[in-house]
Amino acid sequence: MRKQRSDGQETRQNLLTAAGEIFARKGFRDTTIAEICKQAGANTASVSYHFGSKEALYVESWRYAFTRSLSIYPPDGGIPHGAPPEERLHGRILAIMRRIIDPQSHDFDIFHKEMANPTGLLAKPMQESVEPIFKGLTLLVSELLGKEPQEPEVRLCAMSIRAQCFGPLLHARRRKRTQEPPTTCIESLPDDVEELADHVTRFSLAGIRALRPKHPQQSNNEVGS
Amino acid sequence: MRKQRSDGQETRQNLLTAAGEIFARKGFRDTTIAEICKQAGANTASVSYHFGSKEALYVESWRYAFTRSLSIYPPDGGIPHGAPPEERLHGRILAIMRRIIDPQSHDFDIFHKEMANPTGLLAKPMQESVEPIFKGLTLLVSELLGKEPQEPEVRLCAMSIRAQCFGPLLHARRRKRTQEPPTTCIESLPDDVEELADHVTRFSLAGIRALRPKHPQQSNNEVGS
DNA sequence: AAATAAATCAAATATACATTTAACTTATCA
DNA sequence: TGATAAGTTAAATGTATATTTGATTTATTT
Repeated sequence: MRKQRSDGQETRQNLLTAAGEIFARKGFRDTTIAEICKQAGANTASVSYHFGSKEALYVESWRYAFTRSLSIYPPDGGIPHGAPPEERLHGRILAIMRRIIDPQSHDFDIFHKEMANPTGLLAKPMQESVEPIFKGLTLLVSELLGKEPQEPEVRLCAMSIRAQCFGPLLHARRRKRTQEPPTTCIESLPDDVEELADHVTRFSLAGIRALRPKHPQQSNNEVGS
Repeated sequence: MRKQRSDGQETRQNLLTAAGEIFARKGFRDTTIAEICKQAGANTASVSYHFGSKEALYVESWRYAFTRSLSIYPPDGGIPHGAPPEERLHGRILAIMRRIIDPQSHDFDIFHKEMANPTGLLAKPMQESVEPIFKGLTLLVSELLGKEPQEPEVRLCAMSIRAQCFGPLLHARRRKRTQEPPTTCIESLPDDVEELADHVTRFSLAGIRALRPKHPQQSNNEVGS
């Protein structure tokens, strides 16, 4: 077997990164192979050659973007396993937000578009990738709440937290992209992710504590595993 | 000026309702005029005749769907102005959720797709329609929190509430459409909107109380306006 | 009943775009 | 050096679909 020409892998890479960015900005249907190839400095036929089709490129570019993003921002936020759960919650929230807000990361834009307007092409890979991250959050909430992970309260609280992470930041991303001024009250939120994460953590911890069984007053830290 | 033929307004109507449903399901780019016209029992040329273009039909069908939806589910949830703010919050949350979950209402699907993948066609009308609703929620939060509406804490809490309303229900809608079973932990949430609304209200009231200035313990109702 | 304008229709037109083709280039190995 | 295969290219092909056209139908008015 002959050694591959190095150029081949290079255009493949260029196509993947260009595709990730443009698919994230315009969605599957609105991006043309021509635009991707132009940005990647490649011929339009190269997509068919390297990936087989626009659809296959879509899937591959998402995998590529997601893997990269996850390696930069690990889901637990780098907080050690033994730290108090409040701190670990803050770490997870911050990790999600950083991942969404990073202008170099495109996987969340694609995720969002796929949620709103599914092509069906990413259903399985997204499921497999996102599920364990959400499961980690659910387990943490279960710990904070003092209930089993299957209990409806746990799932509801986990949902509340996830929703607060996604909602505001997708707006922020869009605003950054389109350069529109924050005229509306919807968009006027802090540019600083830390501030947002602090708020969501505090807000959610209060919400969780209000749903804790029995012991109404307990110290803020030190919730048994 | 002659009186219009009654049939004309009828196909116009049929086009509007068919368009609302299909645009909501497939998004602007993926729906074809042919499909809308087939469902409306009209000729493909009728869109151009009655609305001028696919784009104009898109805008009109959203306006139509939104107006209808708002008249069925008023933003304040029908709770009297004088009721305690906790109750009014619950009413607003329930109204948003009912509006999203109603299978006859398509404006929220279009809203969501437009957020994820803006055509730009709905920016102004959506802004004008949604802004006052959100402002109402912000004022209510300001009252509950005992701070001015401009304060960052008020906006953050209002965001937290909005996000909790949107997040889970868009999933629910999609699930209902595609008939997929709730295999993942993301989707396994109560089918009952009331339950969801109760949770979000309780969770959020706790979050708000935790951010109240001074007076740590105050009765649940009776927060001065 | 004839005239007029609104409304509908089947078919034609035009455009955008994914994919294919077949020729061409370049690197590797005998 | 020349054969082979990977990689690249401009142009061709085919399909999907928004919009237009010109003919036709229908209701209203005089």
